[in-house]
Amino acid sequence: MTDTQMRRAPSQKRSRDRVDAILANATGMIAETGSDALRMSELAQRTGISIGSLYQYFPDKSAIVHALAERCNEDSRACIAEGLSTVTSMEGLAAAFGTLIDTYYAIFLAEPVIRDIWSAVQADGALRAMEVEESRRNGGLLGARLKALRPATDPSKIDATALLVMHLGEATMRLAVSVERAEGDALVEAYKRMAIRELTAL
Amino acid sequence: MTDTQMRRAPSQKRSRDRVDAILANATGMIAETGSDALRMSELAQRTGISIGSLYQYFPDKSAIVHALAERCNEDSRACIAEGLSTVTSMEGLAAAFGTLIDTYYAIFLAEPVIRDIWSAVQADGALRAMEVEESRRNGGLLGARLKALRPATDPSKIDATALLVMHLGEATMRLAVSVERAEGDALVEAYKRMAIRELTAL
DNA sequence: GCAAAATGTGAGAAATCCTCGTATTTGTCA
DNA sequence: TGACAAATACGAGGATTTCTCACATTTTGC
Repeated sequence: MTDTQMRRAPSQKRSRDRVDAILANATGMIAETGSDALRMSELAQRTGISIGSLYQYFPDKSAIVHALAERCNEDSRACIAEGLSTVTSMEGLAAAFGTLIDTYYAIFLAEPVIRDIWSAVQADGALRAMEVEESRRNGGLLGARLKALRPATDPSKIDATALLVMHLGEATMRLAVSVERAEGDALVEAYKRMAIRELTAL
Repeated sequence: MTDTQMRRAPSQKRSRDRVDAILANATGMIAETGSDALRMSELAQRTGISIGSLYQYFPDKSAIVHALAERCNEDSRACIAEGLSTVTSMEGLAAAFGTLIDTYYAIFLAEPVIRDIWSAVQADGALRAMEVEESRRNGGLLGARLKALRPATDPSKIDATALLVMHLGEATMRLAVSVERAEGDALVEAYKRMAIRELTAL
């Protein structure tokens, strides 16, 4: 939730509460009716503010979707950073990575709205680059660990692999929650095998 | 280009030509200004027909995007089917798969509009399922080969792996063409390694 | 050559995003 | 406290875009 996407930095407490309420209601609407059905007028109405006020906090619809996605990203980044923080060996990294994916998958299953928020991001031309940016950040976290564990390996190869593995992790999650549960579980397992094999082969 | 997405099956030659012209112009517009800028009125104007005629051939904007994506899918399916058709061993499959990815990547690089068409698909709530359907079809092609080569392996495991590998192949392509060329090349190479290792391990 | 079917047309209805001029609330200072 | 300024709230309506529909034109079958 950077400043740039806020039209006006909320200085009063009421303002901050309103921003939170707006985002909470936006999340609720997306969860209920899908990202395509997010209407600015309805969002204002639900939040109990006027359409004009809504646009004082967010310059446009993109900014709201961006804020929602950024929240998800912050959570996942924290989760990844924490999961990898104690790793000191390649075996440890493999185990931590597996746990990480399981945790991430559990979150996706528990909060399907996350996938809908990502749909909203992809539906918005101005936000599509977010996905790559996020993969890059997550890949950076993984790549840093890998470089420490494999100082002899070409760093650019590590970067490419880390980026790819994290990006495909996201793709796997979205596919897995789009199919029936048992199949999704199998897909996640297959991804874990594949990714860990690739990482340990570095 | 199934019947269902056409409002009216074109029975006269002129109609068929018009449908082709509409799709060609839609492709051109997406290539020039991106999928978000595809305007029905401009598409009609470019094609030299009225907005009403446009809607006689396609029930809505989704149908046009669907038709464009379906064309891409047909091409890639044919490419995959042909690439895998002569495979008789696991080594042969690995080689064919590598070639397939290289070919696919070359096509993506040569015709960036393909990625923009996929953006249009993802921007359209009614079409998002296309991506999974396409991965499923492509996974089916790969899975069939794998089952023939690995009769002893659990077929459901093969299905999951094949679906995942093809889905992640699509994801890799889109990521690769979103970054600078050298990095994209490295990502595709990493994906090929990873996928082939997974397939041969089955 | 004529009637019926198919196709073509574009004004405008409907939906939606967002702006902007005005009204209200809050903060500040004599 | 009262009064002025700054911040915040409001919502009618401008602008854009998708898609419909009643009517005009062209093609086909006989």
